[in-house]
Amino acid sequence: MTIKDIARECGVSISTVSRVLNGRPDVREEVRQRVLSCMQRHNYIPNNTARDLVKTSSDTVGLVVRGVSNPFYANIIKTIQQEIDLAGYTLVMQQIHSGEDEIKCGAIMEREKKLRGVIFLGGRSDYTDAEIALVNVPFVCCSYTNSYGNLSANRYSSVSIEDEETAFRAVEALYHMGHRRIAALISEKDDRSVSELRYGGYLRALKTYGVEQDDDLVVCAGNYDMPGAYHAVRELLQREKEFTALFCISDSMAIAAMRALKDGGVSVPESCSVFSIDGLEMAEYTDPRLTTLSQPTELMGQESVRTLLGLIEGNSAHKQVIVQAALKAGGSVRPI
Amino acid sequence: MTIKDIARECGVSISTVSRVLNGRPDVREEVRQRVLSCMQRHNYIPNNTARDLVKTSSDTVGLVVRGVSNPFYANIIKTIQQEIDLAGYTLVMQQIHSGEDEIKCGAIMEREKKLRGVIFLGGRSDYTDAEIALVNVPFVCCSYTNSYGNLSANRYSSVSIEDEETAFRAVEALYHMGHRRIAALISEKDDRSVSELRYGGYLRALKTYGVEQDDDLVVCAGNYDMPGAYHAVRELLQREKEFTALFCISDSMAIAAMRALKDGGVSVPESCSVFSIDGLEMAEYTDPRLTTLSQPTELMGQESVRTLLGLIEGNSAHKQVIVQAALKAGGSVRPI
DNA sequence: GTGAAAGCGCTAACAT
DNA sequence: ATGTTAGCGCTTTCAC
Repeated sequence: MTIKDIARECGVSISTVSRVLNGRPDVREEVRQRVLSCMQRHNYIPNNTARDLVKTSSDTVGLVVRGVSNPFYANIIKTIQQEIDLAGYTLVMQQIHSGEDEIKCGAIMEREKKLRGVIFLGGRSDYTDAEIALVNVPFVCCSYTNSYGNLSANRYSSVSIEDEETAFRAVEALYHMGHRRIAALISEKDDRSVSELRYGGYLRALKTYGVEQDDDLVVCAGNYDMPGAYHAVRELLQREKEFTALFCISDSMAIAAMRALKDGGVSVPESCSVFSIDGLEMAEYTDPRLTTLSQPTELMGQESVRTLLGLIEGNSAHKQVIVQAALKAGGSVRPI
Repeated sequence: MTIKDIARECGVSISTVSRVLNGRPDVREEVRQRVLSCMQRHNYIPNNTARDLVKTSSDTVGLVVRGVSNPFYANIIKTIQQEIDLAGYTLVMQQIHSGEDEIKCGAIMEREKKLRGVIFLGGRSDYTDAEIALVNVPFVCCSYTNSYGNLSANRYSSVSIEDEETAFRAVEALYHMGHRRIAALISEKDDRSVSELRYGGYLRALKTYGVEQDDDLVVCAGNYDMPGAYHAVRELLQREKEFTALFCISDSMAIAAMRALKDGGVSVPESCSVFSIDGLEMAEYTDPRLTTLSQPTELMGQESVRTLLGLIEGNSAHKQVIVQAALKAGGSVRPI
């Protein structure tokens, strides 16, 4: 069933059907009804692929989400969707696997859907100028920024917390509560990503407060998932090094860490405090509740859209928006 | 940058560029290199929209996932992707919000991408014949089946656990452990979905074992999320009715329920056992670990693909595959 | 081996 | 108010 079939059956031209399809006023009511009912009868579905092809512009914004079903993104996505709707634009979302290249995906969508802009949710922090040249419309990086790339500040936009500083604050808080032997659960020391940034904050906090850094208190899970975190912490316990607190680079890793600690006979927070970063919904339901520096997901979604639309509508320049993580106090830490 | 631009710049025809693009052998090597380097230089990205439009067939299968970032789907999606790759097909995934219509989405994709088949992950259980007529290629429902619809068994395929029976088994297990006052946390009693099915199994188990059903022990959260489940259980506690076990229709609700119980001064499993269904990864990290009847996600992904390909390749008929949930024993239940 | 031409389903001038 | 025509970017016969 194509527009042609409908036209033939209704005894009108393709253009007339197209007009009906697009709700144009210049069609006789009688004809409109005839066409409409014919479409209904045949379950006609217009081919967006063809529409996109011929269209030269749109009011569409793309959202490329890296990492399938990451619970941390759920609320950001919801907010972005709402804000885009509110602004009268249309959102098309594309999820890609962690292995895929978000820039390329954005570039493809830009051409195919005639996007006005793109929001990248989760992505690499080391773009080069050559790479982003692929995308010819404004874009903003949400939840990460170009920490390891060589992009100049006036070439891209982003909305994110300061990972290094946030980690610093978490470890600092542990210090102020009397902790001196503070272990760290990270993904990798130099993954050029959030793990490295937050690990950097951990190191700086120790240094700032004159706490001797002990490599035996740092465990690398090698990834960001829960089984990895669990095993890493079990291994940490094997080392039989004393520590009174564990700083985790993410909530999901912290949840697995708490389980590993308990399985290893270490009670939280009595024998070990656990402090992390993110603010996952799930962290409010663990026992004990997780103490975490929570990312303001709603604000991040709003700022991302606001920044992108400012860029699209030409009334603002590139900027890197920094938002503040807020303490969500659970029961996983205690002063000693 | 279009194929035309490349052709002009290389001094060849569009057809030749198209041949290079599609890796055809009938292009002089020298020309191929020239075209290839020209594409590279200009960051040329072929327009899939245009390719799809002209193409009459494909080896593509669609995956429509209902509910953005549902952690339960993560492993199923991964498995489906792998199996489709293995079979030499291509997978295109589309996530839709719970409010959207998956059948329509599948129908659109079918036409635009010339799909050979569709897998629906999560969806309504009440399709009608008229509805599914929209989709003209084979499809299989993964993780749900047509419990409330009027589809005849030879018109659709599905892969799912038996929700009613699984709930029955969970409640039966609690009964055998000595529990008689068994509460239930559900979404709604008649949502024509998984909540109603599992609630039915709960009721049947009580009846089978001659346990008097008490409506005061049933709480409806109204939705499937954690805040809803948490408040529902807090409300249950307010009723001051005695119960020694709580059956939850999903793991995520059970996790919130455990938190609510503890906050209400009820320890799990000492004062109340908690039993649920799903097998979320997170359920292995709670304290206590959740005892649940786990859906075999890997098998479900495999069976979905196997069934779909059987349908596509014409060597098998529609079937409703039933898979068994397996007990994952945590520490959230105890005999009394 | 390469090019010319038709056409995928649709929109958007431009006529009438 | 409606039809005719060109063309979006690409693939695919069919010639040469």
